[in-house]
Amino acid sequence: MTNHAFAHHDHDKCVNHALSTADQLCETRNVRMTPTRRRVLEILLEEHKALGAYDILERLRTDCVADKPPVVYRALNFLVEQGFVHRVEKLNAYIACDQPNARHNPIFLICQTCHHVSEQKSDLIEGLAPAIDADSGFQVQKLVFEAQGVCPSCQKDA
Amino acid sequence: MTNHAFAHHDHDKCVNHALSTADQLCETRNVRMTPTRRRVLEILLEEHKALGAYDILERLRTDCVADKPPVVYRALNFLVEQGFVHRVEKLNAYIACDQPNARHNPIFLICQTCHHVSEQKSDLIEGLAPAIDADSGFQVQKLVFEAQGVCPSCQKDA
DNA sequence: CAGATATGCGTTATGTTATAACATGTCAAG
DNA sequence: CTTGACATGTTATAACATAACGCATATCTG
Repeated sequence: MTNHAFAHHDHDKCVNHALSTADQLCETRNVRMTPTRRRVLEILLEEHKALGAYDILERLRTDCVADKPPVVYRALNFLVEQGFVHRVEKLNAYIACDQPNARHNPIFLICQTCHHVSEQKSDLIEGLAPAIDADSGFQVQKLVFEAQGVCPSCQKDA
Repeated sequence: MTNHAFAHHDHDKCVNHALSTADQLCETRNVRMTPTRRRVLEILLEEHKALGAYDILERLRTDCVADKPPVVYRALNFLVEQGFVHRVEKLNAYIACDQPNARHNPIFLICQTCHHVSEQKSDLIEGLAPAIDADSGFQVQKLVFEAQGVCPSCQKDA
């Protein structure tokens, strides 16, 4: 498992890098990174946390961009399909992906205190889909793995 | 991992057994198994699949039991707290637990074709919470693990 | 047993998340 | 330069969930 869970980083750089990576991937894949889609991704990258669809909608509103629910849901569906954004099931929320290059099964660590969500990787999980298939014959297409608890920082504060 | 995924079983027996187990556990724990709570559990056991809160509500309605949303949500919250029912996050739905005796982290295999949900156990998962804690310092309180895909039976039909 | 306290229930109203359906616009390929 | 595919804009509504308040019932305690 990687260990960047609750560490700091250069945020501007991270946003711009992720945006241009997404642009490139769209070109490669022959799909369109439209202004609305890009703006939604940018919002998620800037916030760097899990946002509800209606939170995003509100930010679009201040941009004077179209502000009806289907607008944001369509953009989110696209971004999730392309792997640029993940949906956090436990929160009914969306979060920009750390590593949009590689298709992977994310693990989310959701802090109940500060509401931060950290994306983790684990080889253990990547091996699990085949294991389930081998054992029970169930053909896994998508894994959801989310842990709720208290992050290191909030444990200290307590 | 256990292997009863999509097998048959004696359903009446399974319902009655689960209900009386729940009754006993409530007595032991000094909490109340009220008629509404018991009826909701019974509905979930009988259906033996994941039901939305409003599906349950509808069944209560035909019983001439109170039929407002808070009634069913309160019952579900109780049943989930006691471990008699699990919430399936991916589906916003609820399903009766196979093994209400033992507190555990369930894995759900959700078939996209027939919509059956199968509860699995895995030692792998039980060991994961401590592993996450050891690795990243994140203190896990609840794990959500759900796999979407195609069950063996639906693979054959395809 | 009376009164106090805690727990659960019934109901109204509303909040939150998500999609169906259909009309309009845009762009690139033939 | 038009046709077809993809994307957007909008209305309306579906689906999921909870806040808040008053009443009922159970249990505890003196």
